[in-house]
Amino acid sequence: EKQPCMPTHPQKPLIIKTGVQFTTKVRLLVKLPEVDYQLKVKTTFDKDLPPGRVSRQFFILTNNTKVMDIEDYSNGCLSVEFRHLLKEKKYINGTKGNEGLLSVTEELHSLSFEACFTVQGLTIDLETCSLPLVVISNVSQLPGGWASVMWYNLLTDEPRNLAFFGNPPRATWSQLSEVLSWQFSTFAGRGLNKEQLTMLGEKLLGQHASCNDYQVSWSKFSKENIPGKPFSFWMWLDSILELIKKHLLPVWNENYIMGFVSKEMERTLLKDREPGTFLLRFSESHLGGITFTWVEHNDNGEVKFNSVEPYTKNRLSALPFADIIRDYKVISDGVVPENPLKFLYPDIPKNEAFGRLYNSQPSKVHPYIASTLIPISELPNNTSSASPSCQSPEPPMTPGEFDMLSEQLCFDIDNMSSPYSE
Amino acid sequence: EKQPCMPTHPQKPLIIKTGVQFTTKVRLLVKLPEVDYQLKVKTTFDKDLPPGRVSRQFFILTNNTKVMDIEDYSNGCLSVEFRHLLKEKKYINGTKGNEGLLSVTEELHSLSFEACFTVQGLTIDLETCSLPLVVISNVSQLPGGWASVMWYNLLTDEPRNLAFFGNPPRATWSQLSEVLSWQFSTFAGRGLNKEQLTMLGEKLLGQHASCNDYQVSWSKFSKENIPGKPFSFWMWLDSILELIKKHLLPVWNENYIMGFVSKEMERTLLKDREPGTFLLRFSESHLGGITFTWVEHNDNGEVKFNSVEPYTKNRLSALPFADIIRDYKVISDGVVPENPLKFLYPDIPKNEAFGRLYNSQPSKVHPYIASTLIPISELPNNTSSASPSCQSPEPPMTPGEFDMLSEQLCFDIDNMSSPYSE
DNA sequence: ACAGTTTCCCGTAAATGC
DNA sequence: TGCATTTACGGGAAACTG
Repeated sequence: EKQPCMPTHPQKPLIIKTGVQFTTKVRLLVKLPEVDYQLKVKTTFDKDLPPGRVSRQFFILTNNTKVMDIEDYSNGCLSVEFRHLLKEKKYINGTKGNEGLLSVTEELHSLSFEACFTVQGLTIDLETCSLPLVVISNVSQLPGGWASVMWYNLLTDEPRNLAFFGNPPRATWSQLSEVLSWQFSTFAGRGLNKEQLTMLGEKLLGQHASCNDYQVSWSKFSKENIPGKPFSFWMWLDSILELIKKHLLPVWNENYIMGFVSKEMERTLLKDREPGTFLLRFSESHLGGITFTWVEHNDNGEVKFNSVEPYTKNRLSALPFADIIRDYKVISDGVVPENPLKFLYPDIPKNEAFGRLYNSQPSKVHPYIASTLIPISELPNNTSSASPSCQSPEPPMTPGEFDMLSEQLCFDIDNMSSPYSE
Repeated sequence: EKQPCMPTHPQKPLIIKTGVQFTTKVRLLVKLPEVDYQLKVKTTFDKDLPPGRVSRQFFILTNNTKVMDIEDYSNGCLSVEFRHLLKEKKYINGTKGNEGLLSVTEELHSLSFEACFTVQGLTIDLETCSLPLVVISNVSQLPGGWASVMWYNLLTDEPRNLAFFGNPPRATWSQLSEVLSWQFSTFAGRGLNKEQLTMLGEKLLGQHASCNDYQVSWSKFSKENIPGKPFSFWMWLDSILELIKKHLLPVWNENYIMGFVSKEMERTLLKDREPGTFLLRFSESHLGGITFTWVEHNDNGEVKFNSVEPYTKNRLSALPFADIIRDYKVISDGVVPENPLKFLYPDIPKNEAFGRLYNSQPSKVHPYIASTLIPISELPNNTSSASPSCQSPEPPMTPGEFDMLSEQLCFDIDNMSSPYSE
């Protein structure tokens, strides 16, 4: 009869961070025959939780009781919106319930909402309850928490199976790939195409990916590390999603980022192309990195591939990616630097593709010469930059006369002591 | 008899930020003849404050009572260390005490510590109290708060004149310049020399600076804006101090930053120097910026000065300043770019001065070509970069097939509603 | 020693108050 | 409306805790 709406991280519902406010809304879907008194709703966190089920316990710090109100003029429903704050209970006497088996982001919780009223002598109890929730304490746990929310909602219709991750079911690749693409379309505005999903499938499953019924375990999806890498499949994929959201949105939405291509496929695609043809690919070795690979011909006519060191969020926040592509230069032993990027695969002239996305630069702070950063790769051929021998330089300026003044001052801020006692 | 030490921001004592823990320490300086019971100390914020004196009221959220302990084995003093947290009282019924006259960073507060014990039938009350404190709610108020702490402690020896900023005294330039230099030596490791202080004095006082007895008002120092600028003298100076602390420490400590030089002086110094001689100067027009100015000769032999657009913390966190100096290039109309910086004023070869401070770059992530950002200025001569007409590019890649999938999914995370009702 | 987890708190952005 | 001040909270790092 009542319908709860769920808490919200920016775009990530069903995940609650302790100490950060979240809102919930409860609506009464039946119309009550004139209730002339106030209908109170009470929120409880983890009501009726079987003891020992979870290792952490939480409570609602803010008001947990509120009176329902008429929602709006059109439907006349009663509803109430809470603004809650969650805090962890300090484990009284050392014992955390359920030890160790599950990670915090696999531990499921719930919010309950209750109301009670009497009508014509009849007492009616209303109660409803949220979908399973994940409680985190730091945004660094958000990717893990979101993986849990996705897995749960993908694989069960049960409204409240809090033991789900005690023995989580597998997902077929067909189910999972759909959700992954949906992540990209929801959070980055464009989903994944067949080729991109195939690459992801092979990465996760090896050659079985061709078979859509092949199953992926929860562990493989988000818990165990990719062989040889210090992160799991989902951590890797989510880091890319974050990179797109913050730094690559227009380029991604124009479909200029092939992104998920194996290195073999990359070479196959580029090898017969015009020299200077490049494509954009996400790093598989580091979290949240993007690189470009271009093809060129050696002096002896051989095909050669180059990739830059992947750009990560730090670099991209100093310089937008489109500008990097525009300005990238390779300098080889003192020769006039050259931008090797000419055509976006398959054959779009670079400026035709990215022209609209460049940032107009010259800032014109008047007395000054405008300056910008440009990305550059220096190819080693000879040692052109003679590194100077490290003679200790003499300080050229007049020596400061005030360096040692602090003792003369009447207060001693450095030591935090007050000046008038001792 | 007891001596309180004061709360502490990173290096900034006497400033407390609400919601952030601070520590205080109280020591008993007399040795008590065998006190065999526990000596309790109680902390009170703004004890005995004349009502209406301050506009905001605060209270200590954490434990305010603690038992003294023997400090260490050498001196046997009793002492106690508190870890406090301050919170603002919500003004009951709208009335804030003292309205508007003072800004929050001019409002002075205090912490009191009390203890009481009986010895040989004699009851003794001990009480001590901190120097005036400034309470802020955000680090953005730290510079203003620190200005107050400096001004107070520079100009009065009174231990507790909380009305100080009702009518703050002036400082002589001789006093003030000493404190300013001391700020730099304390927080950046090197103070200010005579030339730098002269420039600051002229900036603050005009030509009166030559007279050390000339007085500076509190308002001029930190409240009113520099004519034509949207910030006060101290805000400007503090922004530079922060810039040094975070991005220029080694360069500053090597005394390579002249920093505070008027543009006239700059030209006087550089005009007779070797072309390519440069000096480093802080921006006077923007907060927290540093620029370099170099001298060169025109084709017709005229002396010419150039300055880059000042680097601020954002740029400097993408690229360390020493590397900027090493790599800076001017590109003029397609010609091979050139680094115009040759000698640090007066005549130190650039690499001799900065060689040790360069960051060794090549990162060697193996399959990739290393890449770095370099700072570049493009001088307009002709229009060399033909901006492409913005034809809307055709998307070249296979169109995504999954873009519109989200409706088919069984849960609707985007709307935050639960999937199983409605 | 260490990994998983939480706490701490700066610094930016948004909200609030005046 | 604009300015002063506070709140909110992401994100990096330190502290905690088994």
